[in-house]
Amino acid sequence: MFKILKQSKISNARLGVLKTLHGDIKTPFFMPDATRGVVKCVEGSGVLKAGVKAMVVNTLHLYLQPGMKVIKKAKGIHSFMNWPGPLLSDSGGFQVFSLLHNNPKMGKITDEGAIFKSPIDGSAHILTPERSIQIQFDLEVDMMVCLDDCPPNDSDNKKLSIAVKRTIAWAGRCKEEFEKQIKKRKIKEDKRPKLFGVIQGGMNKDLRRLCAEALVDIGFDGYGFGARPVDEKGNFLSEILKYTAELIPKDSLRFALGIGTPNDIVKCAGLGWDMFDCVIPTREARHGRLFQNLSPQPPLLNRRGGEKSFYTTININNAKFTHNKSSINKNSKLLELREYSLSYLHHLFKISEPLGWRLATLNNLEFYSGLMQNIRQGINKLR
RNA sequence: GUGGCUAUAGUUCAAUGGUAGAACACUGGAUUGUGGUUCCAGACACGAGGGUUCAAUUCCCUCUAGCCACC
Repeated sequence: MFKILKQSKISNARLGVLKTLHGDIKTPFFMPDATRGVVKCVEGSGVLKAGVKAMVVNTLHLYLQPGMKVIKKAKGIHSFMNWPGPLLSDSGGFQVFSLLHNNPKMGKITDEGAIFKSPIDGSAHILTPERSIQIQFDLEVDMMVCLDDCPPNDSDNKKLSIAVKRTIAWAGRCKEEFEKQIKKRKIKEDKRPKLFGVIQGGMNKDLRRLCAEALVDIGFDGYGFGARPVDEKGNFLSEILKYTAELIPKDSLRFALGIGTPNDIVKCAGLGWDMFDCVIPTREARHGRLFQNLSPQPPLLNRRGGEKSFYTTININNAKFTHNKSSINKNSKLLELREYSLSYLHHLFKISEPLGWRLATLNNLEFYSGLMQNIRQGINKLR
C-alpha cells in the first residue's frame, strides 16, 4: 500500500510511505542494484548499515544463474541472499534488449517474447511476459515490473510506436498472469506484491501519453519511466521525465528506472517521482569515484530545482591521494569509513584489493541514503 | 678463468640500414532499469665507446653488465 503523506503546493514533489511485507519505506527513496542477488562487493548487513532500505534484483540474471531451482529451494530470494528488507525485481526486459541491440546475433524480439542466447553458456531461452511474471513470483519479491520493449533512444517514431504497442500488449499479459499467479498461490489481498507497468515512447510525447493511458487502463500499483534517461551526449532528459510523471495518476507510485546522478534524482523528486534505482553509486565506486557532500546539510530542492552543486566527486586512483591521511568520510556512521584514510584506500585501489571496492561502495551508498533523506527533508519544508 | 647467448619504455618482450610497437605498470578521463576487475586518452625507451655508411637502435670491433655451459 502506498500512502501520500504530503503533496507540495508549489511543485509536484511529494512525501509518502510504501508498505511492503518486508517493511515500510519512506518515499522518495533510492534502491541500489543487486542485479545478481548481491550489491557487488558488499554483504547485506553492510548495505543496511549504509542506510539502504530496498534493493533491485534482476529477473533475467537470476533466472540464468543460479537458476530458479536453487532459489525455490532456498525459499525465495530474500532468504537466499539473506536480505531482510524490501526487494524489487526488474523484469529483464532492458537486459535482453540491450544484449540484442549490442549484438543482434544473440536473438530476436517477437510479439510472443524475447528469444535469446544466454551470454553465460550460449543456451537458448525465451522470455515471455508470462514467464517473466512467473519467475518474479518464484523470486518472492515485494515489487515486480512488467516485461517491456525498450528500444534505443534514437529510434524513429515507427520503431517507437511498435515498441509502445508491444509494451502495452505485454503489460496486459503480465497483469493477467499476475492475477493468475495470485489465485494459484492463494496470496491474500494484503500480501500481494506491487506490480509496475513501464511507460515507453522515447522522446515522443504522443506515444508516451498513449502508452501511459493504456497502462493506466489495465491498472497497476505504479508506473515506471522506460528508456535511458540521458541522450547520446549524456544530457539529462528533464522535459520528457516531467511530461511522463504528469501522465501517472497521483495516487500511484512513480518509478524512475535507472536514474541517476544525485542532481538528476533531485530534479526527478521535484517532478513527483517516488522511486529510483541506478548503477552509478556502486559501479562508479568500483571504478574509484567517491561521492562527497560539500556540507553536512546540502541545500536541496531550492527554486532552481537542485541545480546548485551540493556534492563533489573524487577519483581515489589519482596520485594526489597517495599521502592523504584524511578519513574516507569523517562524518560517516560507518566505523570503517571514519577510520580508514584516503591514502590507504588509494593503496587498496592500486593493488585491486576488494576491500577498496567495498569501502568505496559503502561510501557511495551512504552518500545516496543521505541524499534521499535530505530530499525528503527538503520536500517536507516546501509549501 | 674459457666459451656461448643477451642488452630496446618502470617491467616483460617485438620490429627495423632512413618516422621504434605491444602488454602490464604509470598519469588523467568516462560510466544513468549492471554482459563493466570495463571503456577512452596521454606520458615514457634503442647499455658505453669506436668503426663501416650519405645515413647505424640495426652491420663490425672493444668495453661493461647479466644469464647459461665448462673449468
